[in-house]
Formats: sequence, structure tokens, C-alpha cells
Amino acid sequence: MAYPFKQIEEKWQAEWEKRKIFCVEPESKKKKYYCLEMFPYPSGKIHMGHVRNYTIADVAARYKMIQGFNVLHPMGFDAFGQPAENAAIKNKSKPDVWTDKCIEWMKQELRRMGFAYDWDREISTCEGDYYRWNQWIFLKMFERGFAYKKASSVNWCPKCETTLANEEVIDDGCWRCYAKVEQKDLEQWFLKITEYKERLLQDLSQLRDWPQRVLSMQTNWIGKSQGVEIYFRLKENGAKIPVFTTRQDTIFGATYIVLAPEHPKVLEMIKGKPQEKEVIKFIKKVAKESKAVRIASDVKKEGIFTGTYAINPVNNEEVPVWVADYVLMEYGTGSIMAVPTHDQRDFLFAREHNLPMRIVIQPSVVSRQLSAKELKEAYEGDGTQVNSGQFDGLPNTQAKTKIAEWMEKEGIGKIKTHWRLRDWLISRQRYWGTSIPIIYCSKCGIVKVPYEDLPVKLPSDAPFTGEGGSPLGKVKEFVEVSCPKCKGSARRETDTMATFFDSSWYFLRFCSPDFDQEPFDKKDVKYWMPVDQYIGGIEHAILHLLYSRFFTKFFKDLKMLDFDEPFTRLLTQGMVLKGGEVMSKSKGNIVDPDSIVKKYGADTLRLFILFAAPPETELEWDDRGIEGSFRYLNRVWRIQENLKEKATLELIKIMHKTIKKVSEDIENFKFNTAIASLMELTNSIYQIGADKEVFSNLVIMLSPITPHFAEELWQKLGNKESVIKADWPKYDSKILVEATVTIVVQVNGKVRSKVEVLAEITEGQLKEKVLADEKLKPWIQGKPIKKFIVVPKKLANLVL
RNA sequence: GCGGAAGUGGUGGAAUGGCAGACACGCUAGCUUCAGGAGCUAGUGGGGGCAACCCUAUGAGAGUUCAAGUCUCUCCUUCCGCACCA
Repeated sequence: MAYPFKQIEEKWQAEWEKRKIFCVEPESKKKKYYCLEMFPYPSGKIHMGHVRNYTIADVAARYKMIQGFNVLHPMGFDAFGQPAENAAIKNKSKPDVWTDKCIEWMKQELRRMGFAYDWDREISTCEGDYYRWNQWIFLKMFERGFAYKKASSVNWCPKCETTLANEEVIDDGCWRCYAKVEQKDLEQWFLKITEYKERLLQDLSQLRDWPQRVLSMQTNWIGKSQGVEIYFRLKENGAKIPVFTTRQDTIFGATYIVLAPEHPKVLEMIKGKPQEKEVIKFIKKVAKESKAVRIASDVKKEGIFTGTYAINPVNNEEVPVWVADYVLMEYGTGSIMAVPTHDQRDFLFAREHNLPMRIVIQPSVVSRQLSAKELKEAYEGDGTQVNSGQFDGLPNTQAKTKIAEWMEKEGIGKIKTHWRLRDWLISRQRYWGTSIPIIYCSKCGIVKVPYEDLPVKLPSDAPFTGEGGSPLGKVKEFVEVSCPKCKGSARRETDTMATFFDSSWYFLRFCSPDFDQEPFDKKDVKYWMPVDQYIGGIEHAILHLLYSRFFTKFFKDLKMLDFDEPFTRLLTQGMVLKGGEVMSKSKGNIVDPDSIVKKYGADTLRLFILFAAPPETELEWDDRGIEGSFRYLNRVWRIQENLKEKATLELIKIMHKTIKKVSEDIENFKFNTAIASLMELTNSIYQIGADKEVFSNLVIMLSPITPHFAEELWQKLGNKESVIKADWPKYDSKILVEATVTIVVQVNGKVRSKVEVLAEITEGQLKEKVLADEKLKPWIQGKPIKKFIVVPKKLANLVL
């Protein structure tokens, strides 16, 4: 007979809600612990990814609760976003109604999983009480010039009919619908995240408890590269052509320069020259090629000579000026110096077009001296400067600095740092988001919506046709307003903010969800922040995590908080796979958590998901594995019928060992091995028989993992309070000390025997005992023992 | 190309430099049961041996060490991120 999980789970979910036992203690003297998972978009259903994410967090939160911490473990909804609008178009409903319904469904499913949330702090970003503060923050940024409007070429998703941030473009496609992203010239709102680039990079070193992977992804994304801008000049008119390089040590080997086809100087350069027609033809051809084709690695680098020469400022050499597709206008200065001997791309291009090469760095290994004629590929490593004027003989790493300084002094170059990070484009041509609190007046220009008029609410009667752009622009009463300054007629901004704006500070709102003076109450934030443990998917490694770090730094500069980083510890949980592939509708390999809960209960699902793999690795769904977890709980359930008066010392010892292991493992998020050791204890109980104390401890240790199950058994054991109020068992290290120990005996590093000895035995006594061991005789064969190595209480190794 | 992570039984996965494969799934056998997608017990990396045992084995190869899955080097493979980034 299976244990009655359905009844038990429903009973305790109701009981927890009634007793509000997961709500934080206000004004508490206890140590705080803020455990947060990335809040969901309310699609209406939770999937296995959610279950895994929230189960991991729930164990951490419950473990800290039972340890006596004041734990903030909130839940909310990232409720703005496109699916609500799409649903509105499809079902002729309204986004807010649809979203509310989805939130309700989702909450039901979250409840059924038994997560220990403080529901009193629930927030939803689509509520005026929340997005009002988005607008407030936007205005603060606007006042400081951190939110600004700029015309530029931006990413445009034709399917979603909206602009996208660089971070939202994945492999040239829209992150949401995978449609191919186009470039469009538009005037849009940006946030000046680049203002914080140095700090965003620097402070990564503070984040010691973040996964290396995320840190390196952010480092890459910010993309700092230090080098020199070197000024070449055109031979014919002395016009300055700056090139950016990080390899200024190779400048003496620059035998030509290359401009991007879009480079503004190209057209005037070729005017009237015999090459003019051909170059223009080439430029047009490149312009037609999509970016994806152009950067595909197997495409041959194409280029054409402009008929112009430039002067290399370090040696006054004349070098030809080329135009080529492999030079990009977006990066650096849109022009490069080419050093074919020490840059592989330049090498390929030079060989193709028969351009000159000169070695300027020789590797330190004499046998590998290079000659330009025999070069098979560019030498990009370190070495000694040659053919480099006064820098000859220097190691190139030193020459790098010396040359940079020298060029600055001579006025032929400037030390420069380039960054990959661009400002954050936040305008979205959508309805279901926070409207940007700006009014355009023909007389006053761009005018802020006054703070007292916030929130700028979304009109409820916008038409959802799916055609003709944002529904907001079609609502006359919304668009046509009077200017807050001159009271003349004006127009309201109809774009809304990217929803990543909403999630960039929600963790602060949870600290004081009802505060109505500012986005958050400084005093509460001081107590709760930073988040001690943040848990979510790797897909936010850059997007959400970078934006949140940016917002935190902005608030710090506003003196609204006093720390630099919002999330102390970060865990990125692995994906849930089935058949080796990520669960997805299109692959048809989805396992619905709700169906598992119905069949086996939430506790079994939680147990399986924690046991099947460590949190940060991928988890392969296994239908039979889940049955195993269910069997285990039933096995534990049956123990209560056979409790003994008193447990044996042997079992007590195993129990203490388990307490130690489980405590340490949960602390370190090694839930799979914690569960394994609970299973071992259970196996021992089956062999030896447990008393009430041992069984109680097993129940307490299971409680963060399978909370309903543990509550029920805890109650059956005669306890009145929730198991979350129990004392987490402590292990007694004295009991763990064994009087006798088994010593593994090796001969030349191979295990040949084992001896049982007193734990406190001396080395001499041990040696005597070991040498007396009959089993070892054939291995020693009377040979002299050169060395006798002892690892106390573990091992002895005889070296012959 | 650069950066990151990882390669261990049929499977998921364990192993502060010290008995490789904990725990579980699966499989095999036995017991129990009217029955089992239930329960209990035992076995289960490969090779050899009636057996006690022996040999061998953590992607490949070298090295350090009394001792290497673990440390170092070289190489291979897979996954992820960035990428003609100058």
C-alpha cells in the first residue's frame, strides 16, 4: 500500500497557509537569509525547469528556516510581456485579464509543489503599484542623462514588430521567436549602461560565489580591449586615418592598411582614380551580403585596392590602402593596420592578394626562427622585436608598453580602450509593458511626466488587431495630452519599456513590497539585501544579471543603497532533458509536473529532481527513476510501524555520520549526495531497526526535501508544532570516533590486505602488526622494506 | 580563433592525492504473493579461476608521487558562450 500522499499534501498545504509559517518575522533580531529564485513569466503552467529551480531554492530556504534564520523567500510574477498581447489578439481578450488568470493558475501549481513562500509579499510587475516605480526610476535616470533618446541603427524583429536590445539578439535572431533580426534606423530610448562598464567588469572579481561560466560570459560581453589608436595619414592630402590595434608591438610590420567598405573616407579617397568604379562595385556587393554571410568563417576574405597610399607614422613607409569585407565598421575605428606575419586573417588576405610581409617578432626558440618567405601561417605568439627601429631586441610584451608610450609622446597614436558593451535599447513598440513616462511638446521638446502623475497607466480599451503597430498609438485619449510645462497640446510617448527593466530591481521591491514613497524602503533593503542565494537559469547569464547589476550600481550612486552587487551567491541550475534534449513543445518531449504530482505527489517529484543530478548539471528525466523515489518514501513511511524501544550503538553511530554528511551537503547544495546518505541510513534502519529518536532525526532531515511527508510523520510522532520549528539534529563528533579502525595495507601502492587495529596505535606497533600479517608474506617474500608510509587511521604502504 | 565546463559500469551519478563505481535506476536469482508496474534478500565494470583469490579498468599518451579518476604537460572528443573584435 502506497502512503496517502494526496491527502497528506493537501492537508499540509492548507495548514501552512493558515498558520502563515513561512512569512518573515518583522523587526527580528535573528540573522537574515534572503533566498531568491528568478521569478517566472506567468504563462499559466509551470514546467519542469520551474520545478527544478524552485525546488532547489525551497530546500535552501527551508534548511535556513529550520536552522533558525529569519528567511525571506518571496515569489512574484514578471507579468508584462508579449505572450499576453498575442493571446489578446488570438482570443479577443484583454492582456490584463489573461495575465491575471495565468497568475492564478500558476499560483495553484506552485502551491501544489509545497514551496515555502511568503505569499504576503507577492508582487506582479503589471500592477500600477509596481510599474509606477519603473517610471520613477526611468525619470531619475532621465534627469541624470542615463536615459536618453537617440537615432541609430537598431535591431528589429519583424515578427514581434518591435526593437530589441543587443543582448536579446541570439545568432542574428530574436531571442523570443527566433525570427531573423533586421537593422532599422529609428529614434529610440537607451539606458547608459556603458557609463558603468568599468565597474561592471571590475566588480565581477567580488563575485566569488558565482559560476565561472557566468563571470566569463559577462567579461566577454563587456569586452574590454586595451590598445592604441595609431594615426596613419594619406600620402596625397595628409588626411588622418586612425586605426585601432591591441598589437602595437607589430606596427613595424604593418605593410598595408584596410578600411571597412562602409568607411566614410573611402568614397573621397577613390574619387577620380582609375579604381573608382571597381571599388564602388565592390562596396555595393558587400552591402548586399547579410551580416551572417559576411562573418561566416569559411567565407573567403575579399577586398580591393583603392589606388591610394598611406604613411606608416613609425617609419614613414608608404603602404597601400585596401578595402575589405573582413573589416567591420562597428568595431574600433572601422580601419585596421594589417600585419600579415603576425595576424592570421591578415596573413590569409596578404597571400591571396600578393601583399608584402615582414617579420617583426621572432620566437625565442632559435630553431623556430621565421622567415617571411617560408611562412605557412601567421606567428601570433610572443618573442623578440626585430626590424622595429629603436625597439629591436626587446621582448614584445615590454615593447608593447614602450611603443604605446612613445607613440603618445610623438603624437602619432593614443592609448585607447575599446569596449564591446553598448548602451541598452529599452524602447519596445508594444502595449503590455511599462509606458515610458515622457511627453513630447512641440514647444518644450521632451518633457518628463511629473512624479505626482505616476503611474502612467495603460488604457484598458486599446484595440488588439495585431496590425498597424502598437495598440497604444491608436488610443487617442492616451496619446493626446497637454504639456506638463506649457499646458499646450502635446503627445505622449507610446513605446513601452523592455520587460527586463521590470526585473532589474524586483529583488529590492520584495524587501518592502507595499512601500509607497519610493521603489523600496532603504531601511528594509539594508536589512535584507544583498540576496544571499540567487537561483535561476543560465539563459540569464548576461541579460537579466547584467542589467540588475547595472541598476544596483545606479541606486548606489543615488545613495539609495550601500552595496555594489545585488546577488552574493548565484547558482545556475541545469536544464531538464528528456531523451537527451531540452523539453519543449516542438519536440513533444514535455513531462508535465502536474501529472507527476497527481500520480506520485509533489514530495516524490521534489525528491527525484534533487536526487537525479547535482543542481548545476543537466538532468535527464527518467520515468523509472521517479518510481524509485516514490518507493523510497514508502519505505521510510513503513518504518513508523516497527519502531524499537532503543536503537543499537551501531545505528546511533550511523545516524551521527548521516547528520554530519547531510548538513554539510545541504549547506553546499549537494542535494543528491545528501539524499544518498539518507537512503543509506534508511537501509541501515531496515537491517538494524530504529528507535523513535533515530526516526525523528531522519524525518527532520527529510523535511526540507519532502516537506509534506515529513510534516505528517512528525505529527504522527506526537509533535504539535510544524517540523520547521524543530531543532535540526546535531552530530556528536565523540560518537563518530571509533575505538578500532580498519587499516588498508598496500605493498608498493597496491592493496594487499586489511588489518583491524586500535585507533590510537603507534606507528611502530602498526608496523609490527602489519609485518605479522600472513597475507602479505607472498608479496614481501623476505625483501627489505625501504619505506613504511602511514596515513593515520586509514592506510599503510610498504615500499619494497 | 578566444573563453568556460566536462569526459568514470548498461543508465543517472559517488569518491579532503589513500580500498574506484557510494546511492539509485535497470538487470539476474531466490523468498513472499491468487496476482503484480507490490514487498523482502542476495548478486551485478571487464577478464581468469571450483574457490580463496589474481589480473585489468576512470577519453588517449607522458610525467610528478610510496600512492593519481583527482596534480602537471601534450593530444582527442563533447557541450556552452563570444567571435573576421583588429
